[in-house]
Amino acid sequence: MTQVQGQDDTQSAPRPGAGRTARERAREQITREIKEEARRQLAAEGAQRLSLRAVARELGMVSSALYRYFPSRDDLLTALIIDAYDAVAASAERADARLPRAAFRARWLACCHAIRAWAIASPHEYALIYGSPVPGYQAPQQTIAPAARVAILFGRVLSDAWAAGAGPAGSSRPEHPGQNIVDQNTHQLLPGLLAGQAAALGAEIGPGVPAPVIARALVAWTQLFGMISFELFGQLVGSADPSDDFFGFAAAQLADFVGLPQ
Amino acid sequence: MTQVQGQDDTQSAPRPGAGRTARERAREQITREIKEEARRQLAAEGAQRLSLRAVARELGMVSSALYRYFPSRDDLLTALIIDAYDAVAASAERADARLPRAAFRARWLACCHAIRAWAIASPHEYALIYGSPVPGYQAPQQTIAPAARVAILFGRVLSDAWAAGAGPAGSSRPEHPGQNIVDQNTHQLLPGLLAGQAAALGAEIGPGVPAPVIARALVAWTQLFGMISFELFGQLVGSADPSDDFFGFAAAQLADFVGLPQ
DNA sequence: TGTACATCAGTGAACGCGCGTTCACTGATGTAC
DNA sequence: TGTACATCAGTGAACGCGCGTTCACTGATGTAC
Repeated sequence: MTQVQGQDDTQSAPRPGAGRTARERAREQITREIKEEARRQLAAEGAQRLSLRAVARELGMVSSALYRYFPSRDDLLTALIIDAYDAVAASAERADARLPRAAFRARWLACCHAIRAWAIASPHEYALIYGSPVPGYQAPQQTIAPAARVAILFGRVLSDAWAAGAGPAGSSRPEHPGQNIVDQNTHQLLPGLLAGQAAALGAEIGPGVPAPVIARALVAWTQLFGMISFELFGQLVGSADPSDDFFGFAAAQLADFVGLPQ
Repeated sequence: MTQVQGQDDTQSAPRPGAGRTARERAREQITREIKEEARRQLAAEGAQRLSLRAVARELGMVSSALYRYFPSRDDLLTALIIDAYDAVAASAERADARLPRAAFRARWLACCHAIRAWAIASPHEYALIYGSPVPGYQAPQQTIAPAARVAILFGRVLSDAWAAGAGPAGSSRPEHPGQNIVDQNTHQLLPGLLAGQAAALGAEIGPGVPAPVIARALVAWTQLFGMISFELFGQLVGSADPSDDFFGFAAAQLADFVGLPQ
């Protein structure tokens, strides 16, 4: 009948698929609860320690019951990975959306800081997606799209900047070749395969942005996560710790580097 | 008696502590074999899969026998971590030593490439020291010194460059403040705590190098390992893969960035 | 509107696995006199 | 140089643990007529 039953209508906002059966709603609810508990354990112990049995125990279920919801532990992990990618991306996107569209440098910096803040708040989720791979786990294709969201966001900022003419147009006198960042942005030769890779990537995520700038953005992208990983994984202890100022400094350098000067 | 026994004198180079007892030599030998087998399993399976029982099995011993050599699994891990730090550092130092002392930029680049090459050849060892921390494992203080060797090496290259006057002395006209790398090297203000951190670090590993350059080297350092991690952990698949040219490009940018122009 | 059947969530027991670590022991190696 | 004792490497059994996954089952929910 696909009817509306007069049960515990959760007083949340009107759900899209309203004409759902009680069973379907229960299933969604429990799937959500499983993921939440798994995320809790992930946050507390790390991915390697995440166990189906512990999740079931905590939910008051028997471990085999979870198999109604996730065919295996790896599938649960996959769901968490997707959620984590979505969470970082969402927090960066929120930070970006708060700023005026034309504040390119500020947007770039805000994204960097939002990502770092998320990582510090969720170190194990960060490690799950940007740390060493979980042994024996092979990331399926479903993770590709959410993983790309952050890259797409950075691409959009650059794209907006270039579309608005905020690129290096004004100041492109190559006086110190190979040394002046802004000059380099458009006049640089990219070695070997990188030229094609940057062009292809630019076409996807940064239309209108010159390939050398895309290449630099790629560098900046690895830099950003390298820095966050070093901070979270303890490599900065003894040198740049606490790391806030170091991070701010580096992020500013990166903004310069990709051609978004002050 | 601490005498020299007429046993199987391994025909290796004359050992330093020659007057050692047979037992002592056997102990060293077996300790070495345990570490080698453990390293083999680490390379094949990753740190999380490393098990004392498997190591013992492979060596034809009973698992409890390993406890004569390592008081626990964590101590074996610690030994492997130290070896890994020593291995990266040694390979970078070798690359550095092959070049003329005054070829500062080439030395810097050679170190970067040597580290990447080592990482690609030993991905699990790399992950052990630069990846997400092994859950439940707390790195002891013995690992600090070997971990610092790579940083010290980069510091030495910079220190040599500055001592030789290869720093930005020649070209320091701040025409495009905040944009020209070389000019920035000495004229940049470091934010907040970073100034002190960079100064302290410089005093340790880069005497004579201005603090802003040390700060930039710190950025470069995180960049280098960020890039390698991204490559090894599969984050570059679909964008800059294969990554050789990308790496070469980024390394060159980094050399510029720390004030070692062509 | 009421009944007969199909679907599906959750149970409880079990399989088979591998792990780190402890402990009392045997027998070989080293040491003191 | 020879003997008595101390040290230490390696054995084998055991403890106690937690895990992922399968399977036959019960009972509630949903559906077709």
